[in-house]
Amino acid sequence: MERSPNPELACPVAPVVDIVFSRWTTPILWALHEYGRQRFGELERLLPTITPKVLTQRLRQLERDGLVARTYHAEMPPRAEYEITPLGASLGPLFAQLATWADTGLPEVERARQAYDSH
Amino acid sequence: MERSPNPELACPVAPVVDIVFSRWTTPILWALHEYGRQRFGELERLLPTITPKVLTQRLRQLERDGLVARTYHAEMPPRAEYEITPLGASLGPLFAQLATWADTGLPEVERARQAYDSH
DNA sequence: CAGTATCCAATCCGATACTG
DNA sequence: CAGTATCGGATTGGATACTG
Repeated sequence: MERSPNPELACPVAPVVDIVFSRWTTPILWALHEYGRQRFGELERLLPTITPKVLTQRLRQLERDGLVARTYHAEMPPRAEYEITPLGASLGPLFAQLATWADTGLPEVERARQAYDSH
Repeated sequence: MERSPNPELACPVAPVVDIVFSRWTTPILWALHEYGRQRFGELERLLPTITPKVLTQRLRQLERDGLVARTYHAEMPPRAEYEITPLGASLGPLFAQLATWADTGLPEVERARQAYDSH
């Protein structure tokens, strides 16, 4: 059994992190999963602190990675709709387990931080 | 049933992401989980591209969050050892599921990217 | 050995203004 | 409406050198 010299590459989690857990991606995926197909402006309202520039960047990345699908209607005014793809939806159980861990894990992290900071 | 106006905050995944999936944290946790307790220099060798400054930063953060434990021996030369805590180890099943998703998900992402880039 | 200190480059990100 | 263009500040991260 040979050991890889580089767990950064060997770590099977690392490549997924870049795709799924970069900034803003989980709130966007969550919003599309919870509330269904949304227009650009609706997403802006659902994520009040994101700017249109960053929202566009993240949506393009998610679209390129196949997690979100964009449909554009060249009407006047124009209409763009975003929805989660089957591949994106396949992350559902993962997110659910993450939320489950958060129930007990986050309070423990909070306690650890307070213990650490008081020294 | 009231809807939260801000999925960034409502998204139960978001708070965990900051703790567990910030840069370098998963390779570090993975290394400690796979190879057990490691000294600072051993971790440096396992993660060849990380610099000591950044490794220290991430280890301090993980220690503060209670995911990693540090034991320091003031010998000459000094010795510092890092190991995963029970809380850190409780992420194991999550990482496993993440790795499972990667098996089928990453190739699909790759195909989606090639399709996207060819337009 | 196990870090710190310092400097610098790249990136990100928000604010703002503008367009088809 | 659904973005794009531009600018500037802040954060991050690598390279390098140094210390108890």
